[in-house]
Amino acid sequence: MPELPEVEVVRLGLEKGVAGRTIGAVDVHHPRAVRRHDAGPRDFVDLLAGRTVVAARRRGKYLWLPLDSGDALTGHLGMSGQLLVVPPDKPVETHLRIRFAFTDGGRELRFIDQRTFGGLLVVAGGAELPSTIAHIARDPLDPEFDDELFVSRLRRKQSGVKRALLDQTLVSGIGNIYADEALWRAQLHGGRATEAVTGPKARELLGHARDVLGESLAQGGTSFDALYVSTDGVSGLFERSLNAYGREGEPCYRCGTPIRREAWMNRSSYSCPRCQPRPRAPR
DNA sequence: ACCCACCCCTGGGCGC
DNA sequence: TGCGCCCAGGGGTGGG
Repeated sequence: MPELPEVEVVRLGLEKGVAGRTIGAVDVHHPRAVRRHDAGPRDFVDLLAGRTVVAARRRGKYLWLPLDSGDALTGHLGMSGQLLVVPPDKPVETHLRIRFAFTDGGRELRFIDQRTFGGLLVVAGGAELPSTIAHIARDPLDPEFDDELFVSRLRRKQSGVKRALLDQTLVSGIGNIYADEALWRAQLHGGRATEAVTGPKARELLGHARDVLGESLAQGGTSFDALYVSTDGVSGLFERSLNAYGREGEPCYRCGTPIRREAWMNRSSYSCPRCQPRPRAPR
């Protein structure tokens, strides 16, 4: 899925829907969904049954549920993962990968993932911050995010600005949509060299990224289709507020020039040809 | 120590 | 209808 706003919506749903509850039976329907759990599906299940979920936390696009054992049920939604909290008798979804029942017999947790890029694992002693995601930077909405550290690290990089925004070890939570949106607001082409971005411009860009993430979160995130939904299956409404992403050929809201789409790293970038001129040597 | 190309998947939409 | 492409909010890995 999902970038920060969409993942945060899921975290809020997990906090409301599973925190404080004790896990019962766990069924792994597809081994690929737990491929990051090195000890295998059996071990994964054994570490969870009978454990109580203490909270729901997030770092960037990663989620984890600290358990009363001190371990953490950790996961990433990949491109198409969903975590739904649903009545146990709800018919099974086509791409159901893992199913978690709870001892209270109430709603169960289901991990559904069409493309199987996502996955879950149990990290030993990971309640505070799972070791597997210790390399992920804080996100711009995190009160402990260090703006000046971001600015200096960005400017020390030898790369393109959009690549830097997508580097989860520099700043987390930003993906293809919100990178393009932040760049549009900053009137910067994503191929601009990081080392040529001035301090003030880097701060401005960070501010725009923070704004767009926050505004999207307030709208429940961006949902082009039913793949990106909350734990209750509800879609977000931020698509209507996008200025660049997915708007190829439509007029720029600032200057009226048709938004362009460029092939970029086996994906797409959307920008305004006039407000965001391409540098001589894009990166 | 960095940066980047490649790989992992399924399904929907399109042109032929 | 069907086939083959292209496309899609992800990250990890390994080579240069």
